Amino acid sequence: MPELPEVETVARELQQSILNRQIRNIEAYWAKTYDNRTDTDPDGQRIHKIRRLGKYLIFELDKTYLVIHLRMTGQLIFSEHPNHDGENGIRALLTFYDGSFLYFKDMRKFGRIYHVHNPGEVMINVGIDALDAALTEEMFSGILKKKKTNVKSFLLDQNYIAGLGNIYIDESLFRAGVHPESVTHALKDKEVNRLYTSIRFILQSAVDNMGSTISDYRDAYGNEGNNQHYFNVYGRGGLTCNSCKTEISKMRLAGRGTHFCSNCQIIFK
DNA sequence: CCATGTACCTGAAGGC
DNA sequence: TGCCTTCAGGTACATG
Repeated sequence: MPELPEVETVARELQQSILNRQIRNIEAYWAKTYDNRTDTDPDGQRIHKIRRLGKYLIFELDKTYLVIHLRMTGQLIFSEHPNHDGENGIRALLTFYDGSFLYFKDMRKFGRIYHVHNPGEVMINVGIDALDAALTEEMFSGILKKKKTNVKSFLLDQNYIAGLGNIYIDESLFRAGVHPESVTHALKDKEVNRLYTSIRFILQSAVDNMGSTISDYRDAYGNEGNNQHYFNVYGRGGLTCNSCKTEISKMRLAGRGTHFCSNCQIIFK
């Protein structure tokens, strides 16, 4: 599911719902889901702050941290009272002393909740967040032009710019008019500028629309996002381009289904 | 350094 | 109706 806009939506909602609640315990129903890298559980600690970096959520506790990655199908659902009876795919349950719950549902079991002394233990080489105000166009250009790879792979690599995934990369490249196979260091300043502003626009719009629900994504209250109604290329292979009526292409690039308009998006090599 | 493949998992969808 | 293959919002790791 979740790329930056979905994780940001969940982070904002949890900021409202679970801040300052005290953890009673955490139970894992799928052992790999909860990876405790300390010698104690977080029982008794309060959640002081919730942050997001890229696609990671970070809960700051009294002494330690919970670092959460939803991967493909992870959902973090808050409820004042247990109401998950009979629901499939619940892998972990965080219970608070006041009786409320946060449960982690994850059909494909790729998601992780890490309990660590320091987030850096599990967040290795995560680059600057794609919506960080400190990421200026100049910085973006500098990072991009050092690389010599196709721009899709570059944007997928969380070590450089963190938060973009398959959907929003395809949408950003379409908006920028840049072909996904373009080579990073071959992009001119004009295209770098268009890509930079497109990424910001696409991500911010998706945040405003509470993220995109293709199948699994739900926010912290179990609701679907609204942004999936505004895609121009993702999931539209074989349909006509909203801008020029050319048939949208779909190819495999960097191991991912990649959607683009061969007429609107120019290749730079 | 870069590209590609595999592994981790489950379920939905399409072809025959 | 089955069975088989492919695909899916991600990432780590291995191999040329």
